[in-house]
Amino acid sequence: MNDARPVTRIQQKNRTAILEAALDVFSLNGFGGATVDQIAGAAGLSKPNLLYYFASKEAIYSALLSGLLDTWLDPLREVDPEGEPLEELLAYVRRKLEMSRDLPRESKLFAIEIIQGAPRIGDELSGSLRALVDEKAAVIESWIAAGRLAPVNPHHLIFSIWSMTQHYADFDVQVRAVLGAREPDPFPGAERYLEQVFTKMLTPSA
Amino acid sequence: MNDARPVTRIQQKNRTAILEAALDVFSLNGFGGATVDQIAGAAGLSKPNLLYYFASKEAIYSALLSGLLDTWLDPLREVDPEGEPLEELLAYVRRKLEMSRDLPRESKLFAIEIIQGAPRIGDELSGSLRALVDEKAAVIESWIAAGRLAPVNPHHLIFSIWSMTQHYADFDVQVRAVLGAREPDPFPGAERYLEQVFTKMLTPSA
DNA sequence: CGTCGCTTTGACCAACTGGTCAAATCAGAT
DNA sequence: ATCTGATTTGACCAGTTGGTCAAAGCGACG
Repeated sequence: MNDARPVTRIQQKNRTAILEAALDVFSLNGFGGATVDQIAGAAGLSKPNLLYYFASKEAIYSALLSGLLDTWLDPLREVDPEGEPLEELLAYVRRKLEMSRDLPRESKLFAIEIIQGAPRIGDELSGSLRALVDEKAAVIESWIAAGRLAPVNPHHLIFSIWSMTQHYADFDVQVRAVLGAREPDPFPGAERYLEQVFTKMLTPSA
Repeated sequence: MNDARPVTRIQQKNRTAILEAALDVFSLNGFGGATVDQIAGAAGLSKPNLLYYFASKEAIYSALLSGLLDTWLDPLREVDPEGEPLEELLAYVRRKLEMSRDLPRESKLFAIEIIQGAPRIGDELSGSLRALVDEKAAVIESWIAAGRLAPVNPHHLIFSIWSMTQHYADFDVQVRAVLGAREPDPFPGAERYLEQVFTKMLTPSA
């Protein structure tokens, strides 16, 4: 869509270095708070050189977002209608929590974008994201109808998985401030807690 | 702390108008993306006039944050050690969800600040916030020890309440994009879902 | 009415911003 | 070695930004 794929090794290297640096800078400062110079510096390039690879600050930001959206939704795509319902959903929760641990900058980038009204990905939200969620919500409904899962609102269930897992990436400063030295790594505790929540929530009462 | 309390009616009016406008602008654009001119315009003042009331953009932002922190933590303060445990916690969830519905800008402001590393309120997080959370976590532990609540990690329980309720404020664009016309107001459904989650989660098995 | 202090403003500034451009440098193919 | 196109850069620009300042306006009170 936006990229005639890099031809040379140098282009490959510099484009990825720029996107990597931009992820750092944008996730820490938001779009408005970031400057092209910062990104260029973090990528080890001069500003004009950076703008040789991307037409504008906007272009970098868009490339980042749209390049990341797929990765971001992969865990949900992997939920398998043929699998054991509770296992599938717990695995989804685990994958999302791993993403919060391993890709916090990506999580924050999306969070900032959506909080500020998703001006640049609003279409994708009500397009492909919505379609994917609806599809998986239908799977969950069918599991419930078959008595293999406790009855819950599938959309709000998905929202709760997103919010609880991404919380550990987006709000990590707060989480660590509250836990302090007691729990230097919040993720093991988070995993146990989340498994407990969703097991209790979803195990059919029969 | 930062405000010699406004003396005249005009000061009262203009200072609150500025903070109100700043809440709009900052929650929509972040600190870096907001301009003093925008805030002044939204408050119906000229830029120099605004800077007559607040020394700098930073000063407005700080005044906003610290003025809001108390309000933000009130619902947690109200959790009553003497009350019926499940009722208390469900009431807390309900109050937090109401705040997401009624004060979304405040929620977004805090979210943006914390996501970006809480450079200006980090101290309060590991200070008063942490103390309050620890206090209430101890209450929850005592409820659990008395068998009046199912055993859960109280800190992660609190995190999950924060994340799930604030999600409906911070990510409202995404929530509405996903739900579409099916559920034009997400809050009733959210309330039912959250009550279900925490009831199942916290009701002691006995 | 006059005046004194609070309030408001237009004009201004230095720093920074995103972005341009022509010229210089470099890497690889011949 | 030379040529060609890809890459890099310093100098530059116009617009915007946060913030200043001296002067003007205004309201309450004697």
